[in-house]
Amino acid sequence: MRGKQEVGTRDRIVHATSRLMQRHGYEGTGLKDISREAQATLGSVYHFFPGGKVELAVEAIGHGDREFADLLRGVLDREDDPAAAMIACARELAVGMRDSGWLDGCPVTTAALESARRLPEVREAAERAFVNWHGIVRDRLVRSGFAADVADDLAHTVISTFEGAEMSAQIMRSTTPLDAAGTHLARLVDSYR
Amino acid sequence: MRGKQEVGTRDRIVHATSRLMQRHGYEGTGLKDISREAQATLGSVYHFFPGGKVELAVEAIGHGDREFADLLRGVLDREDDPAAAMIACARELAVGMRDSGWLDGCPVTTAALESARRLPEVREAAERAFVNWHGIVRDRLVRSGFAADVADDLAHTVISTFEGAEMSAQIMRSTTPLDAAGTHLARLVDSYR
DNA sequence: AGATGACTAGAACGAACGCTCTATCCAGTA
DNA sequence: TACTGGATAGAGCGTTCGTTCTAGTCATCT
Repeated sequence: MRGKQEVGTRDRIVHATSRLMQRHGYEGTGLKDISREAQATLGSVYHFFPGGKVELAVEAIGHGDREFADLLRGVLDREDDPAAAMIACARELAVGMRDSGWLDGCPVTTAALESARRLPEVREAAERAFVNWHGIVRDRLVRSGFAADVADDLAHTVISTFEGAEMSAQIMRSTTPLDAAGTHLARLVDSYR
Repeated sequence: MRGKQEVGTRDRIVHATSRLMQRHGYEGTGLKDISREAQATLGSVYHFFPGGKVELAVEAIGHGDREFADLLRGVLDREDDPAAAMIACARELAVGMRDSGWLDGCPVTTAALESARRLPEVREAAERAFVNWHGIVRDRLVRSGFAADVADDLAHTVISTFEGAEMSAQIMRSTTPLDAAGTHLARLVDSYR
């Protein structure tokens, strides 16, 4: 099975859930919206995800985690200078944000924030994503010669600032916060050399 | 009217809406939750807010706007040195976050992110909040002698970083991101002097 | 005393929610 | 050909949603 269709039903469901929850959050995304968007029936959704909406959300956040991690790794590996990498990363985020009509922000936070209290599994999935991203940035800085503790702290601020700037950009419908974030993170990183 | 009760019904409703939407988002907050939390009946809610849930959300975001603006102004005015003010601000946010059991993040973003697309009025209210906060930080920096354009850019990153760090702290249940944000924003601000 | 208007109270509406259920389809195997 | 089990299909469950509506309370003013 599988293989007959270009993308399997299960993958289509996860992808649709991720995209919808990125835009409308956990509570704002209905299972019928998901099945429609994924071109699958409700029966299929519950066949693949017997845990229902919560299991679906955890899976979708994992998908968003991998998505952003790939973008992050791609940019960080492409640039030789870590400071230049900050600017390149901000620019990449700005382009994606503008091209989506200010719709697609962080694929994790929107769903995670509102359910952090009520659904521990969702919060934990989001935490895994943040830890993953932090590790990617930290390792990149260490590889560039930064001391371990400096790199660890810096990586926290890099992730925080990109997350916050993406949020600001989305709400203000402007790339200015992301542009500023790139410039300032580059300057900050450079100040430790 | 008013005055007989310590806090008027209308204010109790706005306050309850703000707190609930801060924790559960727009879609995750029901009008019955609000009326229960505010100790008011559904009739009272619609009496004061005939526009229903959307009008209520706009009002609640305005409330959160003023709340965070007060905190921001308070800390920035208390500290003489703008770099020290960054650290103090991060510390204040960290204390509030930890004391609420990692429940109370930014009073604006959770509700705004998920409804940015579907409810333009809600997004616009959130945008007003971001513009307001940005202006407070920028003016403070200008008063400390920073050039206007430098202060404007810096203020964007200050708001973005605090927002992102608060989000990270909430999801990771740790003040580490906020501590790092304070340290690095102080260093960044100092680097322009 | 009677009228007024701000405010409270909660029953009830249709729509949408997450989820369950049974029925059906269909490739692979014996 | 008959059987099996993964996958699809969608009607329908009970509940909750935002909202509307009518009735009632209670100071205040004429």
